[in-house]
Amino acid sequence: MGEIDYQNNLNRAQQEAVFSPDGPTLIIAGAGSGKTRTLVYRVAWLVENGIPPERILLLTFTRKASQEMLRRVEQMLNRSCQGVAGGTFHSLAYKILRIYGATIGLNRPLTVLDRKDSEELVGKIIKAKKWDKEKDLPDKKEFLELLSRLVNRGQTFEEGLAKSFFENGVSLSKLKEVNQDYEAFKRQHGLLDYDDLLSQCLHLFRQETGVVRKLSAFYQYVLVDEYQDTNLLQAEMVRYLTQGNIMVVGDDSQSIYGFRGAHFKNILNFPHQFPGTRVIKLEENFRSSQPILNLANRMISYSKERYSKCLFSRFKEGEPPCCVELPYEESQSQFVTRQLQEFHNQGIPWQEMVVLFRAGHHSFNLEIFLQKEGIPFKKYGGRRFVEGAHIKDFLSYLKVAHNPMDVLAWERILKLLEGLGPKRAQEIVGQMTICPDWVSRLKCLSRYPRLKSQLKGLSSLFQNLVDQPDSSPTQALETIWEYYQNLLPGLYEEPQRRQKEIEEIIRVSYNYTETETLLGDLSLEVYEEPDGQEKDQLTLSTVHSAKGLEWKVVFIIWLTEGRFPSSQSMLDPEEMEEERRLLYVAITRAKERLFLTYPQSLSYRGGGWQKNDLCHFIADIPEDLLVRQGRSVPNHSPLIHSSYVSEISKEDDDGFSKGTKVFHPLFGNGVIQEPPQERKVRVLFKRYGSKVLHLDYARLELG
DNA sequence: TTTTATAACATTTTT
DNA sequence: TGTTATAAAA
Ligand SMILES: Nc1ncnc2c1ncn2[C@@H]1O[C@H](COP(=O)(O)OP(=O)(O)OP(=O)(O)O)[C@@H](O)[C@H]1O
Repeated sequence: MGEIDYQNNLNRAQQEAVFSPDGPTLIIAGAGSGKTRTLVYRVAWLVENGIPPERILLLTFTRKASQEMLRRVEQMLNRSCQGVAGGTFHSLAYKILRIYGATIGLNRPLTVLDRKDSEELVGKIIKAKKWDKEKDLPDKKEFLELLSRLVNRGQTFEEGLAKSFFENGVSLSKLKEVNQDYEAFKRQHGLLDYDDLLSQCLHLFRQETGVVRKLSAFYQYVLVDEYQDTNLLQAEMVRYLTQGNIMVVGDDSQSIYGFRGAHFKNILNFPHQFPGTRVIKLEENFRSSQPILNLANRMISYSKERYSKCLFSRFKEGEPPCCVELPYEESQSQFVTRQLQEFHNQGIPWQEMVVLFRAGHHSFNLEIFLQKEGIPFKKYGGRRFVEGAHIKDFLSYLKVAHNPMDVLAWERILKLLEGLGPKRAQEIVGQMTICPDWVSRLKCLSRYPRLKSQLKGLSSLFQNLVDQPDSSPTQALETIWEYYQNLLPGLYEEPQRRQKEIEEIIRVSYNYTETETLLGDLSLEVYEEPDGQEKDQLTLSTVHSAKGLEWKVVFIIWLTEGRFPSSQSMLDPEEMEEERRLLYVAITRAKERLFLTYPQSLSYRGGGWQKNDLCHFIADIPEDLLVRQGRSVPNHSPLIHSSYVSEISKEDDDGFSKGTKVFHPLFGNGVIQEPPQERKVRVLFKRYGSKVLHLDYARLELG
């Protein structure tokens, strides 16, 4: 077994943490202070001292994070640590509920609803109410957001909602009614949404002390990373899961998941919940240069909250961070692209650089520029490919085969057939749920003569699937694909891309022997969309998805009031504080170089065209901490100039006059039919016919 | 009455 | 880009 060199790889405080005696330990420390590394060494140390890996529970924010940590442990120990139970709270809860759920009435199969599934269900419930559409009920999205916030804080509607909410005309009774139906439907059909995973798991813990005893005795050591982003339910879960050897790690100034009920007070409360907690602070920063930390420290010091620490770097030297104002979004994209290329030419690989932004769609324009320049990139955050309609369709067949009572999946696949809408789908599914077995279900399908040929195809698909009950998930998916591939081209645009994504799902399924596990993981873990075999890639990411990671060079784009911070946070001071912490997280991802950029151009906002203002978190930062560059940057003047010229023509028709050839990334080549009116332009595409596009959303280029 | 085609519109963050 | 409100068609 390889000897681990603790002395040279950890400073004194870290060593103190790694060699902690049994009992509760809290490591609270700033960004880049080596918290994660400490946790990795702690796990290695435990295993080295003879603790069986499977009796260690490592809870992280994503499965990727825990896999990466365990990979490092394995490397250090030169042995496999497959046994360590690693993953997210949600995936752990799902595992526990599948084993013990029956004791609280949750019988298998248990299906996990992802966000889209939940939305669909709530949508159906609201529609079934047939209420006049007054404005006394939030739409399904807002409803679920609200509900999630409440559940994760352990609050009721009355407790959690401010008076003003109801004064705005929202009907409390309707909220409750929808919620009741939602809950009832889920329980009846064995469905669990994300929040249920936590709350039902807790319900189990509270009720079944035997289960708790068993689990907590089994997990000798429990470690939790990013504890500042846990909520009350998760904190309670931790209390049940451990008998006292618990180590949590986090940073109160990096708490960025308030919308999920997380609160940084949680980590500050930890010592109260576990009396006798050893508190260890790490003050030395190993990641960023001092100038970058100076900016981060100053920015967060303007906050109303007083966070617990200040960071000092061991790297004193470094380039100061730079704030670049650019005239238009295009200029911003061009600046970033150009700057990236420059660094790359200096020998910095793409994978050492990242572009960060507040919301997934903020990078659309940049993506076009990168594509044009042939810069390979991978995007994290924003829309996930498993939420695409075609993937949901495809998996619905598997869901039905696995759980014929999955009403939502049934309806989905029936609605794909021509001549079959929501109404009749619901009717057929109603029949289906009373059928006791597949024979009667298939017979039932053949009872609709008007849709005979279509339903016959579907029914023979299920015949095939049910005939081979022992087949692997992959085999089942391949059978389904044979059926679905005939449907796909008629359903959506871009069938080639969608086909690739489906093939990726099939590839993922190779690793699974159980359908239930496959489906669970697909809802609970982030799967990346397929891409070329490019190894060295630039990263584009939302700040949230960049948590815990680091790069040599960091760009943060769209630092304007309304985007970052998001306009939706402006009403609530607490949310605005979270935006500040979010920017703190973004800044502290950088090791050596940091660029903050924003386009000054007009944005459509609040019913009118407005000039962009620089994000107010950094507007007041003095020049010696953050160097300003205007649009007359000498190094890049030719660039700025060219985009400036093309933008000036934007005043009249943006260059999109009638007859102009244009290119759209989705629709390909086309010709302008009608020049822009109110930012909208009609284009005749060669392959897709006539379309009206919005210049601010459509990625239309002069071709 | 139900389904499909079309136009309009809005886009935070994640398990 | 994907959803949703509205109109046309089956
Ligand atoms: N004792 C050390 N000596 C040298 N480098 C270290 C040491 N500890 C950590 N590092 C390095 O510092 C960087 C940041 O460490 P790590 O990711 O563990 O910090 P963190 O506190 O978890 O950060 P964050 O709060 O952003 O998640 C990593 O590159 C890590 O390898």
